[in-house]
Amino acid sequence: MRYGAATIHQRSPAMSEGRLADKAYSRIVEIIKVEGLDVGDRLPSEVQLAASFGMSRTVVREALIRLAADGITEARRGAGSFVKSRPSERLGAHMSLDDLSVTLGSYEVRFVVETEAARLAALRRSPAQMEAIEKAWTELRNALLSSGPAHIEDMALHRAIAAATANSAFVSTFDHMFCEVDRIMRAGVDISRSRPPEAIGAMMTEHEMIVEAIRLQDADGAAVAMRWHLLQGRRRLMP
Amino acid sequence: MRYGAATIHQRSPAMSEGRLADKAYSRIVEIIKVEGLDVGDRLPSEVQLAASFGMSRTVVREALIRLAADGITEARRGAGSFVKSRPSERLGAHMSLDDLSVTLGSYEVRFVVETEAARLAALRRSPAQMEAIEKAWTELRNALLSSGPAHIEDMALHRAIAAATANSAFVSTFDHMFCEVDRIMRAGVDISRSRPPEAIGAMMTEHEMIVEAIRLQDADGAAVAMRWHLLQGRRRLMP
DNA sequence: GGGGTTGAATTAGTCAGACAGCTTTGGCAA
DNA sequence: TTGCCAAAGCTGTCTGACTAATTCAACCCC
Repeated sequence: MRYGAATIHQRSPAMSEGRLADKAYSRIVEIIKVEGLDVGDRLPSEVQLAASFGMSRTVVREALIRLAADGITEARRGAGSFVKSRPSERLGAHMSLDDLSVTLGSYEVRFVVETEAARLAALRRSPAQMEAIEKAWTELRNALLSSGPAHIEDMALHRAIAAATANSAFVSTFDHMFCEVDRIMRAGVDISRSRPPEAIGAMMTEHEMIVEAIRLQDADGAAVAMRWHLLQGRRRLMP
Repeated sequence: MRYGAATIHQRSPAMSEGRLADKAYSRIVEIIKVEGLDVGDRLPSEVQLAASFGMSRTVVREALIRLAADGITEARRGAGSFVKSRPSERLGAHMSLDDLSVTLGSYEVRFVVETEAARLAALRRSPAQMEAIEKAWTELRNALLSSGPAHIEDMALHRAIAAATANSAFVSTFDHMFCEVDRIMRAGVDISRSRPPEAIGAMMTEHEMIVEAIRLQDADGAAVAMRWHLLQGRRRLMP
């Protein structure tokens, strides 16, 4: 937008945005949403995007690489970048039906898989595995308290619980389920931003109960706590 | 059924693709595995990797961006790129365990996933889905009666039931689980060969009960029948 | 006029070099 | 030994140029 008369490219003076590529990523997602681009539609070329963003082609390219890795766009050499699947809209409000149904569908599987995983983890967890769970829980708590995005730490805790079943099939299944969901979460708007403060307290309590039950080797308690947590999670997603 | 890196980064499964960055991606994964790099360890710098690969820093950088997007590595400005989670773990391949424990482990997951799938299938199956189940069941019955190998037809029936949940997450999870089992079936001993005649009758009855319950839309009946079937299946595998 | 060919324009992929800003490290001084 | 600072090393970003693939329209032959 800003193309000064001096024609000199201004080096960004510590915009505190961290990384320009993140900004470019968001702005391209924005373009897809605002412009109403559908699957198969073509994005502006890398040079056009770079010009309109006031950034170099390098950062736009990094953003496109990550968008492609997230399955949102697809680059065809000599042709351009194309929309492969639409990024999710704001959670709760305008999330596209596709992504919402995928997420809700995966919750149906998570209910049974993770509830059982929590049960088995309570029965079988080794001291080392318990330590890993405690560590993941501490990190999740810190992330929640700092009001930043926490879904990575959330996932890490659930994964540590799956690992404590001493059954790699649970970890494998867990990773498989989250391959999809994780992409949607990262592609869409940050969840934590639309997370009300009271939900943070609830999430902390829920996780605390799960970890405590596993700590006490209370199988049924862990299963119930996990089931409750997942139920609340789904409700937070779709009231 | 897919294996390997295709689970994470969804590029063409064909090796040695035209794009250099794909090669760089694979070679970095290789480095992590061969070098035995653990979580938190540092990778060689971008310049070093580029030099050792004989590529430009640009392509190495693209590979690292995608590795970061896949959650395998993490780049810290001024410090370097670090391993965030081991590729083999993210890929969900548990090759280290012996076949029996893998199979028994996958049964623990199947118990919960398939029991719930049968429940939901009984509740939601459309006429077309019921027809597909009946068809798969007929083929399984024929295969069992002819005393030939029947595990492919068996899997097809269970998959049709998963599809009848109207939730693609169940089908996806089912396919994922059977990646492992299928490998064992092909590599290990053929189950059908060591199957006594009386087991054939039992398997037919068990499947008949499941299909009948889904036909009658009896959710609890379907769940119980599936659970019983899986219990018997595990006992047949490990008396 | 119709159909196949060609070539120019457009675009992603790759390369090389440079600098800015952050982290780590090692040496020097108190 | 402890504390600090400068230098080295790293990623992030910018620039400009070249390569290879795609697209599309003008063109030529039939």
